[in-house]
Amino acid sequence: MADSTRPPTPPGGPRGPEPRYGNRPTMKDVAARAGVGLKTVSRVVNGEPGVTPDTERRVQEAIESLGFRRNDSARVLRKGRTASIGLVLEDLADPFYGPLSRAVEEVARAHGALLINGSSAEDPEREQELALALCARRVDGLIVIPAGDDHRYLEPEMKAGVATVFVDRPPGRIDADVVLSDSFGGARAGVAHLIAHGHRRIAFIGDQPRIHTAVERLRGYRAAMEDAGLVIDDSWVALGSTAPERVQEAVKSVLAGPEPVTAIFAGNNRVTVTAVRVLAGHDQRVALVGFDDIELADLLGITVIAQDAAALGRTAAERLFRRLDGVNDEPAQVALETVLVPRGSGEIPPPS
Amino acid sequence: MADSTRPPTPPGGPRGPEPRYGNRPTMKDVAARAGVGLKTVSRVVNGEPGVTPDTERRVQEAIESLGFRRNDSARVLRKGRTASIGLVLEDLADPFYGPLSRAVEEVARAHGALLINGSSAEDPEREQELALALCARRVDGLIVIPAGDDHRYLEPEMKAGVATVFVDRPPGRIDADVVLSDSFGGARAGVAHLIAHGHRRIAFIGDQPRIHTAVERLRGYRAAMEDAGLVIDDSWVALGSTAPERVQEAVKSVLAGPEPVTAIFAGNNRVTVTAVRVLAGHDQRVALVGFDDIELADLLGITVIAQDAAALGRTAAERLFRRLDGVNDEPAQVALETVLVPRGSGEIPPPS
DNA sequence: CATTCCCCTGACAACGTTGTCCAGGGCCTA
DNA sequence: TAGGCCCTGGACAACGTTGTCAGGGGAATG
Repeated sequence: MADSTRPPTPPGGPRGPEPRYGNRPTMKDVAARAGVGLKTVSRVVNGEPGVTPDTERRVQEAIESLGFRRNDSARVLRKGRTASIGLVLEDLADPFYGPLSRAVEEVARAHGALLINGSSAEDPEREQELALALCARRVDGLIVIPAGDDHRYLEPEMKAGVATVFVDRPPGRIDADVVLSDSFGGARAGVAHLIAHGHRRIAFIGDQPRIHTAVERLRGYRAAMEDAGLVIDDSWVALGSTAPERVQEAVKSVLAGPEPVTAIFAGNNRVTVTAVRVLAGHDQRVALVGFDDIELADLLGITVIAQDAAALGRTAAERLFRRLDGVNDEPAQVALETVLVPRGSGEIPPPS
Repeated sequence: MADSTRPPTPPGGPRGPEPRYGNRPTMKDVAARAGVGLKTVSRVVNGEPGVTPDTERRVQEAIESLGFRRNDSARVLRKGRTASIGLVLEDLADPFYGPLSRAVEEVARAHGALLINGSSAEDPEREQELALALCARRVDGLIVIPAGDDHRYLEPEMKAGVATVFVDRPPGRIDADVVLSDSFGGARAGVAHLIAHGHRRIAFIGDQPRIHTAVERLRGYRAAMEDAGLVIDDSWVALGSTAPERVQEAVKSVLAGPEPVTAIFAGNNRVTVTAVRVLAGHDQRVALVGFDDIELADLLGITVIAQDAAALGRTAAERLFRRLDGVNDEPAQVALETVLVPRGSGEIPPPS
């Protein structure tokens, strides 16, 4: 049946892309089914006033029988807000970041927003890639745990209105909100604790010097030593990857030689864990204080400088939403206190 | 200059919503700046062929000077695919789910997709809310760690083309892919291990009976006991919340009375942690085997049935992407083996 | 009974992108 | 030199939703 009634294929007639969402029903379909207008469906879906109970019921029925679900992509496109925020962190599998992420999620949820998080794996390039991908998705705000030390790439985004807060480490080369733990003060207190228990030769084993917290903690260590008038031997300090093999080597190294250290300050949770393992196989008792608390550390008697990961996340998220709510003061830096938790390993005296 | 040339405000003239994205530049702006057509910009942005190097350079310059970033919402709307998958889990802060989520993320990344994950907090309603919110964002696929036991609410979504895989626990009342650990076999092996070391009175402390893995592990416990011809006293079995206080009470209860148990099987990582804490303060040595491995368990000498959380996540994600790539076989159930890791606590003999 | 007002509903454009098609110009071939 | 082809670039519609506005009908009021 060659019909001349069918429109003769419009001039620049697009056909649309292929896959579609398995042909999901749209508001238009719902409207047709319910015998109402498109906008009425929109009103029902969004709970807007001005719809007769009877009409609403018909629309609801159509929605259910078709299995309709609003397409948020279209909604976002139209409204300009995604009600979602992004979180770029280092590694979700790290027991430090899990609680932090969860805390952010809870705050987001309280504000009706969804959290999208991604792991940078401590790779600056991947951090940037992720952060920009989140911006392309038009997250309303961004929380970043920096892996890199240059965040100018975020400037256009921030100028375009993406609220941004940095956590755990400050941003590089830009001015922005940042929430962090007092790494310097915590490390200083931890090392002072060891000194107070009689130690004079204390090692510091930490993360790569590229990482701000690692540097700050080292600075705290140096300050505490200096406060006590102690001179640091370069061989006591090891900065680098926190991979178990390297840390193991570093611990063994500071314990070797004619004048081994009598105490170790571990720069973060991963270093602490490996250090504990090595020390467990060591014949001499060595004091240890670690930065970051660890599960079961109480049973193992590990003295730590505890920081509150959840509080970091919560504080950052609250700051972010304050900005999203229109508060527009100067970028500020918030430092959260750390707590020294003595459990035994930090109170071991040096061998007499 | 009152100009009559300006269109006299179109009849039903919409003004558009207010906030917008802080007035971000669009492809149209870039095109105007570069003096090219809209589609040419699109071509450059997407690396499509058919653009002169010179034109491309001009467009790139315009993009950079304007700080343009493609709006993925619009792209998604047009293309029908979001290149993102959703993961609904119980709690990101739980050290079991962190690695699982991370493994899923890596697989997604390898497929060029973004992962959006949310915590259900073990609340069925919240699980549904989250899963449906992800569907509204039109994730291409969904990985769910069930909190509830009825997932029929996902049927319309699956029919509409959302690939769905369940992990760690099977879905309720629908047929779908599922990847889980062998809870039954693992628990049975763990309890058999205790029996082999001479125990006859063994307690089981687990999660709520609403949760599939809890039931399976209990079943494994019963099977092992039956295999050995041992009769279980009801007072040895405690199922309920894994909140520390409750577990603490349960442990104390099975250790009290004239005929206390001599060994405990802990149903998951949280139970194990609390049990270890309680046993550390107990005067009698009590054997313990826990389901799930725990960080530092090696140092504490805790015998566990280890399951590989990362492998669970990886397997599920791979299955998901196979479906997204068009493979369309029957829903299947995959069970991953567990491993008994003897470390001391499970080898403690009963008091003679 | 006429008029006013309000409530409910629907038509329409626009959000920013991509797929399709067409136009124009340059180059090669006959 | 003319014809045809290929390559580049642009116009346009459409994805599914929401904001704006106008129209119709019923109730309330004069």
